[in-house]
Amino acid sequence: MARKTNSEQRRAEIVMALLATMAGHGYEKATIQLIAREAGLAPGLLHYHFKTKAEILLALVKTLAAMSRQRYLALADNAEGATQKLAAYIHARLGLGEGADLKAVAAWVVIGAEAVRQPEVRAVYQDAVREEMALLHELLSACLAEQRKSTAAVPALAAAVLAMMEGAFQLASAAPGVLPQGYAAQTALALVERFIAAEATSGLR
Amino acid sequence: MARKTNSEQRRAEIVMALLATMAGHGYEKATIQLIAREAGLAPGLLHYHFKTKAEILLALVKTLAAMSRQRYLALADNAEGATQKLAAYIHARLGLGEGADLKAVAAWVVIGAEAVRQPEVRAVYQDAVREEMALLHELLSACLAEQRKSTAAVPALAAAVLAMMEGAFQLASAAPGVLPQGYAAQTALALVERFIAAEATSGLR
Amino acid sequence: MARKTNSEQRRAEIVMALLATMAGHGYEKATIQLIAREAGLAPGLLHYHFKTKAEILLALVKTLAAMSRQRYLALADNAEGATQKLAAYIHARLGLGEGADLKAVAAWVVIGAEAVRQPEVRAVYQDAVREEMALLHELLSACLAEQRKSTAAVPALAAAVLAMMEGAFQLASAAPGVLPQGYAAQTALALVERFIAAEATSGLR
Amino acid sequence: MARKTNSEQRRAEIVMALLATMAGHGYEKATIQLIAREAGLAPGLLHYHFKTKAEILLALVKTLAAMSRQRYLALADNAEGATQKLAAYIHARLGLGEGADLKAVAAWVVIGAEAVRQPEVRAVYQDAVREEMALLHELLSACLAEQRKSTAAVPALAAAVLAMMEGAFQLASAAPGVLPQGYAAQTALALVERFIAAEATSGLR
DNA sequence: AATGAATGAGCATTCATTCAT
DNA sequence: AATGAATGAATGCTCATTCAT
Repeated sequence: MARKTNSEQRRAEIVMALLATMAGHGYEKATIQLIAREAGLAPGLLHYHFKTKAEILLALVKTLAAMSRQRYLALADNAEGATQKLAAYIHARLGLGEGADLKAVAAWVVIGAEAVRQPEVRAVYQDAVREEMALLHELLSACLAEQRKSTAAVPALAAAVLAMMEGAFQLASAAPGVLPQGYAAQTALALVERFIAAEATSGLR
Repeated sequence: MARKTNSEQRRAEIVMALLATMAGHGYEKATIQLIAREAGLAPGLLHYHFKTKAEILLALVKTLAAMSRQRYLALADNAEGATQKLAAYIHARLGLGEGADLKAVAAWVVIGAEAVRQPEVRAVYQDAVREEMALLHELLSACLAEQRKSTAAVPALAAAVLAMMEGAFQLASAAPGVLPQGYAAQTALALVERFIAAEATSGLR
Repeated sequence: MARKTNSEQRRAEIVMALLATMAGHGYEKATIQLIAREAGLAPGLLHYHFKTKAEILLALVKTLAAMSRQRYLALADNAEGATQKLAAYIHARLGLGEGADLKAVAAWVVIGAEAVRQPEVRAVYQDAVREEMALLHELLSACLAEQRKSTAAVPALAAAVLAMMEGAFQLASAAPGVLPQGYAAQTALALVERFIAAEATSGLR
Repeated sequence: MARKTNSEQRRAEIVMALLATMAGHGYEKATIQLIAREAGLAPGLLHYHFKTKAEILLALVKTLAAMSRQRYLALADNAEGATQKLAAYIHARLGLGEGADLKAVAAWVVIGAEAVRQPEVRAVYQDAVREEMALLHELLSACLAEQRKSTAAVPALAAAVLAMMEGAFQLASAAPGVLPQGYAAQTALALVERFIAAEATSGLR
């Protein structure tokens, strides 16, 4: 049997090394040398598996989006009903704290800033945002429908929840310790629940 | 005999040129050459007025914080009562759209990412966050007190509102057009108002 | 698979290129570009093998000290008796004239001036001076002991001889042709011999 | 009466400021800004009084040579006989220790290194060396003549003494504390005296 | 004479990318 | 696949010199 290539494995290692390096150094200062050291690989090897540094970044954005998705799916499995599913989602996103996550969150913040200037990063970042919006849309619509409320406010509400999440990542990374611990998930949930509770009942009959 | 100093004027020009450049290029790619061109100055002059590029960035963070403060104060003047003051605050922060502001918002997002890795930037960024938190704390406490509600949730609520604001900046800069237009201020206000309305009345009698 | 490292070889080449460049341009004007051209290497490569230019200078100081040591050892091999050993030492240091040596001497003078202001250079320069002093101390003590003379004057005498050597380097580099040719080794030896001859006999019996 | 220009005074201040700055920073790092600050003058003023920085250096070399000359003349006044005059000379050069002198000595060492690469500095440095040699020649010849000794060795002896002086400056500046304190003047004198004592009597009758 | 802002060439250093092995 | 040396363009920063006031 032919020797299996380990390219996929290597690519994943490199992407995770960028994640770790970027969390502490930002994107520009995450040099190929630094990433290679983090990954325990020779610098030249990175360009064997990826044509450019930017390509590694794009792969990382997709990986982070996928990781985020996985986390929700894992928690959503045990959730029943629309409200519980929404809670699972918010906890998946905002119930942070574990080691690897802190780095992922910091990297995500850095990616957000790169998206401001790099069209290619912006494109995949926006894909991730759209996907998130679609998911939130679905979850919130289900919640409102469950309570026979109007779904008119869903787009704005979804946007507000997404903003709260992104902002929480930003503040957790750049101003750690300034905000109260563990406020995020609970408060976000409370805000949404009270908003929904106060929403007018649906015109449908 | 001597020569009148124009340093303050020049420093301000340079800081605004960094703002404009950073909004489109990020911090690292906002080179001294680019900033100088934007300001219409010789590159060397930037280092005559600022020791390092990082120093210009710190000055910018302080300038943006001051600009933000001013904007709230201008709007708050016409506001009466705690609820109107809170609305004025949220509109000052999230009622964006005008030209200069878009750049300031993008620059702020980039600064947030730099704060992740540069301790000195982080320090001034955190000062700005703390100041914002204190202001929000005061505004929310007044709102709740006005309606004789418990103020126990104020810290978490303030953090959530701040996160929503930072996240809105992020999304507006990195994913323009993906989110509904003008959702931010109104939705944020609605979320807070409904949250407060549903809050338990204060134990005080 | 891997690639054989040639770092040691390259580092040595770079150090010798600094030596040659510094002899004619001084340290500050010995730019990385100039050194690279002298070595026939790309400028960037110098920073691949040395972190900073100052680091190349430190390596050069150590190299020159080692070269000096070697030269004495080669000459001392044929010397018999303390007096001949001392003569071998002084000739090793002051019997200059050959091509490579002129450059080494000029570089050493430049290094001496850099030691005035760069603490790290000063440290290694002082190490070299101490080593030289220890060697001179030993040689002079042996000479005096051989002739049953007091060794009380050895420290001052060693210092004077060392100063004469350093000064001869200085004058040979900065005022070539002003001083008589080939005076140095012979006169230094004569001064020391007559000093010893006139020294009081040791109190030991 | 017309207002007297203070140019000469200013020029002297600037030269002394270069002396002080160079002692601690070397020549290249003694920037116009730094020298101006040391002198308490505006940077632009330096180029009003001197066309280039190199011109200040040349003036300094001449000033130091003149200072050195003055010091000998002051001490020589009280000296009687050739031997005492020689002792006065050596003490004038090597009897260091006072504050201003340490800086002058360090600056002289730096100048010696600059003379290696700057032809114009080398020229005035060599003038100073020649003048010193002539003086030493005269003093040593007188000493030998006084004792009816051959003066054949004078050139080599003068060169050796000059080298010892320059080397003592170098070592005092770049390796302070490594050599015994106050060895220089005494040992130099002793070496010369014993050399002369052992010299053959003059063929003259 | 004096000031201090302005200029621009030159420097050490960084770094993505390439390439011979 | 893998290594690590090599390249060279780009960057922040320095600094002698100039100049308007």
